[in-house]
Amino acid sequence: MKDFLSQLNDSQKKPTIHKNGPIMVIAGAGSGKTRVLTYRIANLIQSGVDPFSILALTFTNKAAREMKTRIAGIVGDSNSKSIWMGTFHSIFARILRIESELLGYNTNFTIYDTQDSDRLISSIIKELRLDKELYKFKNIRNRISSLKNSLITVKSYLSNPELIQHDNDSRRPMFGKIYQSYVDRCFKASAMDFDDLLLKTNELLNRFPEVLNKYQRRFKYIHVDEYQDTNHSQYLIVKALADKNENLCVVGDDAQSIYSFRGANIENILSFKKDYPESTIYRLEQNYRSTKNIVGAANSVINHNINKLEKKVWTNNEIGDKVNISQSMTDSDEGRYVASSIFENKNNFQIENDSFAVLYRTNAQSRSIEDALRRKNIPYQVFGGLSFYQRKEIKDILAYLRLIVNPSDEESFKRIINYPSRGIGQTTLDKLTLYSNEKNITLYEAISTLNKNDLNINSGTKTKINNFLLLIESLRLLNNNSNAFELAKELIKRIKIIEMLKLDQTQESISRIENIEELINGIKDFVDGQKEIVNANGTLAEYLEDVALITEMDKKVDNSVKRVSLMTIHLSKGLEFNHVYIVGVEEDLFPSALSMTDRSDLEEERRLFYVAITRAKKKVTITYARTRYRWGKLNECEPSRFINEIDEKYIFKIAGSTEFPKFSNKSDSLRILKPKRLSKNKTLLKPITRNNKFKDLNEGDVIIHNRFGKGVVINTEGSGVDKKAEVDFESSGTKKILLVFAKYDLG
DNA sequence: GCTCTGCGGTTTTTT
DNA sequence: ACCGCAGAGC
Repeated sequence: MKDFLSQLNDSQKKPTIHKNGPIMVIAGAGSGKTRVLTYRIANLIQSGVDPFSILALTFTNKAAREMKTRIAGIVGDSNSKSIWMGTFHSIFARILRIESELLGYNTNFTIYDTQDSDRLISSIIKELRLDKELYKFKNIRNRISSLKNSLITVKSYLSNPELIQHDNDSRRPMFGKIYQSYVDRCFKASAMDFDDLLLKTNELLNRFPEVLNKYQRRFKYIHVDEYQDTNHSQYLIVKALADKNENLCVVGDDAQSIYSFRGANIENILSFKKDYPESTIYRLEQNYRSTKNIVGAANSVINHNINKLEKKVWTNNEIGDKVNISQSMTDSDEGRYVASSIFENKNNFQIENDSFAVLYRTNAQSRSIEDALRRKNIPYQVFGGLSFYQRKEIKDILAYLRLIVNPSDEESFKRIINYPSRGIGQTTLDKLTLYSNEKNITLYEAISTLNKNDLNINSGTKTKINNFLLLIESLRLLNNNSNAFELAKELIKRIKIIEMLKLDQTQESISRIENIEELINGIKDFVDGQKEIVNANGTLAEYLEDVALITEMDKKVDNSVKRVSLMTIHLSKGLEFNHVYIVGVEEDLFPSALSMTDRSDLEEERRLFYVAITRAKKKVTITYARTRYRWGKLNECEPSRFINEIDEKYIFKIAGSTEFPKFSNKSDSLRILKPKRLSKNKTLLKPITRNNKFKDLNEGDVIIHNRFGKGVVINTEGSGVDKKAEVDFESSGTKKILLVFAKYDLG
């Protein structure tokens, strides 16, 4: 397969064969940047570059895997496997484990996830007896995270009067103390949070010139995908590593920068030329993914941004369908509209489920869509939200596994010292914490030396603690000669967790048992998979590393059935689907209410909308609802300003419609009409106003409400479409419902 | 030390 | 509307 270059257009070919020196590829949506990256790397290997000297940083592990597979098709499996390709976090975690001693860490350091960090910060706030109203752990965590991503350590914080002033002004003078304590405790626990994986890599490369030199020599060719979403910390790592050879290739699209909230700095892409004056800039502007209507609609939206690099994305593809815009009365109507539309399309045009994606701004929106798809028996797959690995029972098991590998891991220790319940309560834990802080030892060391010290813990409790210690110690011993699967199975057996959960026969505990079984199966899969990798043994440590840095897009999907994909727009970045539904396109939701006061925040929301539109190959449908449940309350909504920003000529108009939505932002042409029929098809779409012929209710009637269950009508007011009923629901109390909207049956 | 209840945060996005 | 947590009471 030598002629792969012939599959590229001229502008793709140039960066692909540009071998030495820094280059930046500005790649419009759907312009084939993955193709350029893969062919470029394949080309390097074919020209004799050692695959071990190629580093490629991607945004998800899935992207890395797919690229590796494609490269393998050209230069063979073993070449492809030798490339250092993965996310920033996973590649540098790997390097940090190798070099951990230099930084004073154990090679088995734990990676704290956000929840671990939150819990640790909460306990520090509590131990310092600070007002938790003033010191909200989430605020503190975000501030620590952004400081770390700017490479501001505790020491540099404490010597920076401006930063300290900022916290004094926010009435949090003790922030520095918390930051200090957080960092100390993480270190003591031999734990790194996500930001540490980047911060400590920087520290490693800065403090140890010989280490920097080693990796500079190793990584002769460096690639960064989605460069627009790198933060300062990542930027500095790349800069340091590329400094020697300057064989750096970054690929990105400023119009798709959507991660500034986690420190991504669009300046990295805008100032590339300044950092590398010798660099060549290439542009990929031909879109191969989408129809003319979609590309045109997307361009017209992004043109409303002021801060952007000039580029002209165009396509030779067919004109295609116009963007369809649909109004619904409620969020559940919106769900039904989407489900019906998918259903019609599937049946009328024999389209597979996996050609459809439903994209939304927030995870909470998936629910109404899921309900509607389930009612129509359309298989779907939700990405993101509360992930499998964040579920309590899974985190508990993982806490055991983490403690076995790293007994210093404080957060894991606290999670499981009394789970399953073994009679070691808060009082004992408080004593242990106090003692371990005094002696500057870990909690695990504290219980290991329990018998030699007087801790004012009664002998009964001491026995229980010793039993726990024995359990962990024996599993640690077992871990020396077992793989992750064998160990996890033995753990489940010894802590009798399944037996305990079986005791209460609730749906919840049944599903917990199933989840634990799924976890064990997953570990088995992992161990089997590791057998095929050189230098891997399927150990527990390997498994934990994998699990800690798993991304939402990496989770296994059930491929036995093709499914509609549901995900946030953020997660959809880099993906493509024939048919894309963008739902909840309403003011305050998209753009988010929190983004409206700041021009740059609003522009990021607009880029997000641009990303959403450009995921589609054939057809985009945008929906919004006039009312929506948020925080359990019914809210009135207005269509998003972004809808008005799409050039009229790309939007689908339906003749004869009489109902117009009201636009508060006074658009000069009301062009968004209520679609009633699907073009020439006789198929009537789901009625937009549901329940026109609602069942009339009167005092004393018993109803079964879709959302609230069984209830009795106490009284009614109004008439016709304005008629409301006050209903006393058995499970949720008294509520007033508008009959036109309410969904219920007479009970 | 355990269990129940009421309260507060959640819903902007994620490694 | 729902979850997790802290505090009160046992």
